[in-house]
Amino acid sequence: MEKKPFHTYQSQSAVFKALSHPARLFMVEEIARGEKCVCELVRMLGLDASTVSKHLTVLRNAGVLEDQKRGNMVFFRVRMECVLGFSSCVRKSLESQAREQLEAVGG
Amino acid sequence: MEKKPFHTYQSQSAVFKALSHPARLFMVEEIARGEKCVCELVRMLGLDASTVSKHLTVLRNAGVLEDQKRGNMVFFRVRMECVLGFSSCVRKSLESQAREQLEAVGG
DNA sequence: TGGCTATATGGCTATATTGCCAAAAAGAAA
DNA sequence: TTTCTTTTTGGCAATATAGCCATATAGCCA
Repeated sequence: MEKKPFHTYQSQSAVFKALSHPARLFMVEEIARGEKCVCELVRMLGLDASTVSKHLTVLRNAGVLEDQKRGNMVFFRVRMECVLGFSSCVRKSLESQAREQLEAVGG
Repeated sequence: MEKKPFHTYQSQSAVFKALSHPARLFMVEEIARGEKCVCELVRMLGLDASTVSKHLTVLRNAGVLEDQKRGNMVFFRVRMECVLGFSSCVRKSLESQAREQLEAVGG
C-alpha cells in the first residue's frame, strides 16, 4: 500500500480548509460565474473589506483562486477549476441523505 | 447571497471543514480502501483514542462517513462516495501549480 | 460476577480562526 | 499637489478547534 507522505495531506487539507467557510464557498461560486473584484464581493457579502480581503488571501494561498491587479482594483479568478464540481457533489449527497432521513422518520 | 440560501453554504462548508484536517483526510482515504474500526485508525495515526473518536464524529456529522456497531467495535465506511474524487483533483492541481512555479523560477 | 477491550464524553489548555477597526499602500481623479 | 477609492496589513477580542487525560459506557469472555 503506497502510503502518501504527511505533507501531502497537509497541502491537500489546506484546500479543503479554504473551502470550509460559507463566505469563502460563496465567493468561489460567484467568481466561477466570472471574475470579480474585491469591492464587488464586499458589496455582495456585506462584510468588512478587510475581512473579505483576508478570506481571498486564504483562497489564493491554497491555490484555489488567482488574482490580477488592474488599475487600483484586484480581480480574482478560479485557478483550481476542478473544485467547481465539489459543490454539486456535496449538495446532491446532502439532499439524498436528507431524503433518507425523511423516509427513516416515516415521511 | 441570494442565489442560494445561506444554510446551503453552511452545510456544504461543513463537509469541507470535515475534510480540512490532515488526520481526517488520512482517515477518509484509509476507510475508502475498506471499512475500519476506531481502534485500527488509532493504531495507524498514533493519536489518542478520544481524539480519533472526535475526528470521526466530525466526519459522520458532516455526512462523509457512516458507522456501524458490531460487537464492541464501531466500523466506519464512506457514505459520501463522491468526495473520494476530490483528493486526486486537488493533488493534480497542486502538482501542476508546483510545476508552473518551478518554470517561473527557471527550472 | 469481575476483568478486559473498544468507544464515547467531559474537562482542560494551547492554538487557530473570524470579524471588526485603524491605518498604510497604491492608483485614479480633481 | 490633494482627495478619493481600492486593497492590504496589524491589532484586538470573541469564538472555535485540537489534543490530552480522566472517566463513563458498552460488549466480550472467563
